[in-house]
Amino acid sequence: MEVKEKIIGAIKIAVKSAMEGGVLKNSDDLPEIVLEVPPRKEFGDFSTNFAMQSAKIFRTSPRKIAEEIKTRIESAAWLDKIEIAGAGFMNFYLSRDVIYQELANIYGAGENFGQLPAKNNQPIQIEYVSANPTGLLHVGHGRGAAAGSAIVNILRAAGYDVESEFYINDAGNQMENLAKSVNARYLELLGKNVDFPENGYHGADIIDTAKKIIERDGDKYLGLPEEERLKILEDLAYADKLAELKKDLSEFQVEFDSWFSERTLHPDKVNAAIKILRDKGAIYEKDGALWLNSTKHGDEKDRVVVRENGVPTYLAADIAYHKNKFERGFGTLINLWGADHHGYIARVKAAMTELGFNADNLKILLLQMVSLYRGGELVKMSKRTGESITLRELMEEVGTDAARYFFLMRSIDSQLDFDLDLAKKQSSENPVYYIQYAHARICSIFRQAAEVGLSLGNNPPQFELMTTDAELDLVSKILEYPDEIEKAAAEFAPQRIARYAYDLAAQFHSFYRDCRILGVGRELAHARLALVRVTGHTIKHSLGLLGVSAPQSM
RNA sequence: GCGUUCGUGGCUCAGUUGGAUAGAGCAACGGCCUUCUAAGCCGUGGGUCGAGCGUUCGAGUCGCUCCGAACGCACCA
Repeated sequence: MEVKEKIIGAIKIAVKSAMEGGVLKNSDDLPEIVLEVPPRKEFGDFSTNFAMQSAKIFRTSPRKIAEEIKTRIESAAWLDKIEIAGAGFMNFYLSRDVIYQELANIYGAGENFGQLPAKNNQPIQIEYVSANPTGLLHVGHGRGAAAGSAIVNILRAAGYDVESEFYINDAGNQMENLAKSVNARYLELLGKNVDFPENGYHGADIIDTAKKIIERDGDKYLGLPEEERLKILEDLAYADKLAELKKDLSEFQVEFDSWFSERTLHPDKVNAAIKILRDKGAIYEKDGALWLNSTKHGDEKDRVVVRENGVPTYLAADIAYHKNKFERGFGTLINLWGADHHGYIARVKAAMTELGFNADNLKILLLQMVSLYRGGELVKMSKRTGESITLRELMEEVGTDAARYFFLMRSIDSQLDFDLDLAKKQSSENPVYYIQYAHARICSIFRQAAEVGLSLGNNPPQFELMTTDAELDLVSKILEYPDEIEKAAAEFAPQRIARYAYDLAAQFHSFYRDCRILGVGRELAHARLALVRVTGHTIKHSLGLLGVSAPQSM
């Protein structure tokens, strides 16, 4: 926000002038000036602890420093007053005109409010979900999908250049397993007696896949030799599973810019990466296998990259994959992994360091586990399939909006207790309905206004007519939005936006109680209607970052 | 045993590079609909921030120790 820059600029000039005047000791190592919105509104619109932070450098008491800064800027027109409080906080009270001007700017920006200027950063890539194409997505993937897509949206709103990617684990044992499982179901459905593979996938979705194949192609693969049939069924099952993944994700408001197949890394890119590491001495041979010297970079033990039988491990492919990602020119790579993969971080980073990349540019976000509760009881995983409720079932039960909001309302590194009953409730107890209701109410106001011939038209609203707390509190909540996006982006923290949307809705509901829009004077009604419009845009935008819809009516 | 994350009112959780009297929702209790959706609003009660020590002008936030929970510790992915 411009005002913030204005205040920070003024403080800088004041400090400089105080130093030049010999009032403050000269220094070029001053702390950054951070403005925050104070915890209570009696403390003004913005405050800074700069005087406290810099007390040591200036060797002066914080209050004295604050006084010196204050006297040098307090006459500025955009400022109402500055107060020094507590141990040396400086509280800035903006002139109302500035607030009205900010509001007018936001009003002018229309639906673009919330899109921050481009940062012109080196592109960031974020990889998430990356589930095996061997079954349906479950709720754990759902949390990852919600978090990843929200983080992408937030980073883009903050002005970063971001690309999202899904890494398809379509090579290795699990694909053979998929083929064997579908094969068994295929034969079973065609009346053959077969033993189900030992580590096969027991889910009902495997039967569905086999059924689809029979529906389309009949029993034409029955007579083929086992080997050949497995190969064909693997391809068919893979295509089906991948299509299912894409369908579920799309329904869950998740779209990827690119889908990267692990198969494209085998064998050339994997071998090339191994060769480089070998040449650099980071990989050695022991017991017939090839090992990565990851202990050197803090891992607990060295890791096998190529097995005794000559087959590369998952790690080998992952090294080749991350090498490829770095080589594509991304400045930052973000991986969103389930917390159960945390042991993997050290080895991948070790390999990247050995390959000459800066491992700090690979940020791995860990997502904690989800527990579902229904009727106050933990919903247990199925014993036979070892799987929890699928994402598809969850969407059917509670709806996409509620599912996404509930996944996003907690910080990603906090375990999530998902209350299915609460998510289903269509009442104010349910935060997502509470927020959506605020938006629906706003749309309703516009419908009502139109009926009495009131609309925004082209005349600029006279915002200065709004002087009550209910109005000004709502305005200041809206003014916080860009900052909130900035912070949510910097911290990869969608829950900040979830909370912000809730707080904004609450502020609006209070305003709605205190301030009528229809039936007040024409100019005041116009100004309030404009504020309502801005509020509606902001709620819609913040819900949009979360991938939650903003209904016109409820 | 080692590692990662977490431990904040009865429950689920926020808490902005360490800052001003620790905040919400749910649950409990009491009010508010002849006027723009009561799917709402207003109010009350409830917390030694797991325990201890340390760093600091100042610690829920940083460090160490301990206790507790989840997850992980494969030549599986």
